Amino acid sequence: MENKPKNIKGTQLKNMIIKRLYFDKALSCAELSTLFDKSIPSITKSVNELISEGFVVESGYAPSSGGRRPLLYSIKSDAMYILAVAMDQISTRIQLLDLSNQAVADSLTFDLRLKNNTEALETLIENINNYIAQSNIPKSKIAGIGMGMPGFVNVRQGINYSYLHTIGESLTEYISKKIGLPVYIDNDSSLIALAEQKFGIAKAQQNVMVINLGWGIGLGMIVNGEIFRGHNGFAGELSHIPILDDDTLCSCGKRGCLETVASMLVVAEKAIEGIQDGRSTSLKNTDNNPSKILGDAILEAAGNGDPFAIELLSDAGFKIGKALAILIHIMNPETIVLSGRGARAGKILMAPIQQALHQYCIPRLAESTQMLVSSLGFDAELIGTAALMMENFDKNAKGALNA
Amino acid sequence: MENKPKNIKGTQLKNMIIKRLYFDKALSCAELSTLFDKSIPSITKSVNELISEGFVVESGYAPSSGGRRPLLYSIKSDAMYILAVAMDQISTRIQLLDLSNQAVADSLTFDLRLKNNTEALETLIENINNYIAQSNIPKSKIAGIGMGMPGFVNVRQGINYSYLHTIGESLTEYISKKIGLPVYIDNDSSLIALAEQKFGIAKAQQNVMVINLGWGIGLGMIVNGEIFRGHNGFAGELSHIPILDDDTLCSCGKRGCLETVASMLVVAEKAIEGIQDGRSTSLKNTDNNPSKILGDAILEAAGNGDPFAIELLSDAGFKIGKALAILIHIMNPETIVLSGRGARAGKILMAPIQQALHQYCIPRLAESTQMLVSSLGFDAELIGTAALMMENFDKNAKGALNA
DNA sequence: GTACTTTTATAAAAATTTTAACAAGTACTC
DNA sequence: GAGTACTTGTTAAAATTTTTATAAAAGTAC
Repeated sequence: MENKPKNIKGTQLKNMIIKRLYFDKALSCAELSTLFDKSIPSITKSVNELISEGFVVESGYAPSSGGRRPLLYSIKSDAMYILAVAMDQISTRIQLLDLSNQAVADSLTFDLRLKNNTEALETLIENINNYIAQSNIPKSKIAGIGMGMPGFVNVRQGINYSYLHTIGESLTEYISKKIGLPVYIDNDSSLIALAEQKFGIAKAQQNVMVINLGWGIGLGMIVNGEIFRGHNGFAGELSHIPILDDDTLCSCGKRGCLETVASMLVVAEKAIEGIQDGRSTSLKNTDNNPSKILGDAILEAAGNGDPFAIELLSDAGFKIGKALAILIHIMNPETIVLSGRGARAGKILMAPIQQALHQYCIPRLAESTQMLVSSLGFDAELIGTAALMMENFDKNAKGALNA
Repeated sequence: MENKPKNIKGTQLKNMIIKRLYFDKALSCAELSTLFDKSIPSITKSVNELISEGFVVESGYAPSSGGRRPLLYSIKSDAMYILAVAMDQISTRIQLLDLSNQAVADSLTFDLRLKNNTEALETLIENINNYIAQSNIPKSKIAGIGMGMPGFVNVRQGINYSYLHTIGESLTEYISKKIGLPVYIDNDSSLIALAEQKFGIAKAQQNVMVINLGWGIGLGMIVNGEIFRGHNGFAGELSHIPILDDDTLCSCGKRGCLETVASMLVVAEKAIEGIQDGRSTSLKNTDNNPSKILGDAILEAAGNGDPFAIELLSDAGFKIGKALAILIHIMNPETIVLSGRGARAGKILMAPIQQALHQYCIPRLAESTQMLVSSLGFDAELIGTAALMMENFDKNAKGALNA
């Protein structure tokens, strides 16, 4: 264990290269040179060091653009690993990913209710520690833990104001101590947006709005190529903008919120009413807990052409579309992506959303924004947490493995 | 005239220092060092060169923070000048400013209708050239021209899609050739926002929404400390978001737009109706051209306590407040500023706006954003254009004077 | 097929930047 | 009130980076 505190800039550059190669697959020295505004010799030196350290490998030649073909370099997928933790209100999923975002161990899903659960944090830590122990990956090869969770998350301070409270130190510090790895947290919708912008359907785009169709309606915002969180981290509260003349009371205490008509929970409740009213549908109200089972059932029924299920989703979609019209006017995004666990309803929602955009959007603006459905789907949050971890890789030298 | 193409990095740093001192008044070498992530000797060298070149002066000592007092450096106000051009639909204002944003020549205001006016561009250029000639400032001491204008402006390409069309080259290139100075353009509302964030009531804040109360309702957005324009430059179209159940047709072709109830033009029209209906008011409909005269008259009458005028503004204010509630949910800004020529109605508008925020905003979000009225007022756009010019000062070496 | 242009890669030279050491000024503590 | 700790500013040496030059590789034009 040599201790070389010198050459901080050099390792800084090397970490930046690792980060970049994680996101960009394969790059040449010339591309890295222009990207970081460093001379080619500097880049060459760092890349060669990274190769001898086992982080980077040559990956063939790129086609020539009229001159000598550039030699490409890629990250070595198994150079290190990332522990991705994706939480929602009800359950939590853990998975070890390599630097190609490929799973290197089976995922672990376990029930973890965040609301009014003082033991949630300890359960989480225990599960993570067990998961790491059971995997065949030594802890020293894990670069860190990325976690996505609902609620109001202060990313810089590493605190979740809504859940998993700690005293005396931040949530990330606490978990980091108990597990012995660096920890980064962010809001689930923001991470889904990050996943779509880094590895999904909106890759490399600078201004992207990602709708997280879950039990509620989340919004993750990519602004100028980065996750946007607003002044206090409250940005993207799309589900509570006033959008209806309706007087239905929302859980937030206001009336007319989007959430009162367009969330999966509300759709499920309406489905139960319809079933009780004898509507013709393949849906059945079998469970006492309406939302959980019925949500998936509605998506499936709609996919199979059930008219009642389609009607329910269309109503919700039109209201979402009205909200998106507002979002387009304010943000003028390049792309809006429908993502999250409800993304498989995307195709069905698309028609009423487009209809609403026609009605509520200035044509020139509607044309400037493309509507897309995620291809990442359920994996978006996991990949987003990994991306979060790597986003911070060049921030602190701790993030890098002690090579 | 020495021609030294070498040491590009050095002049780059010097331009960055000039820019920073323009925005920040007075800084020490230590502050500049941490700001630019350069060593103190590097900064000292550049600053000393700038002093001998006449751009920077020493400006006393700052109070000690527990050690030796730092020597402060400021920009020399008369080292160079900026030509600020502020346009609206009807008239254009020109003024030469020094590096303290102080006028160094009387302003020139002249009628210049942008709509359907093929001669507008030539008139503009002629007026600018005459203005420079009549001033006592040699052209070589003018660093460049900053222009704010209504319409959809593509800042990077230097084009206004709405007005002042050119063929074969960009608007900025054309004007630049005809006048012989670098030219930068941007949307008027964006520049007002920039002025508020650099020199106004929202100084140094990272996330600021600035409402440009003019004949319409503009929105200038500061996101992560920079002007935000969206994917195609259409961001901030607040005046056409669907907000009303009302079926009044808007000029944009849609129904329910904010602009149909809250713009100064609509308020003026409603005033005329009221006068004709015999409403008790000090307002008089004396002119055939309703908007221009009446707008100012309403602001003044409301200021003097005229109940009818106050009622008109309150109605508009409440609707604006509803739109701001939506804006707060999406952007979570630190501050919203009421600015532009209608800013003097700010105090009157504030009450109904706050009322709407109470009704439509999640309390925690409403509390996170402060509502302020501009102190820059009518000068905001002029100062914003100067700031635009200096924002670009370090971008290209051309911007810097050939010292 | 040869010459020319374009692009990448490497090595030595030049330039710049940072580090380190020291001097000077100020506030806080005892 | 003296000592200590902390901050700024200057100079010279050390380290790093970039520039320049050169070679190699690949496409394009004649």
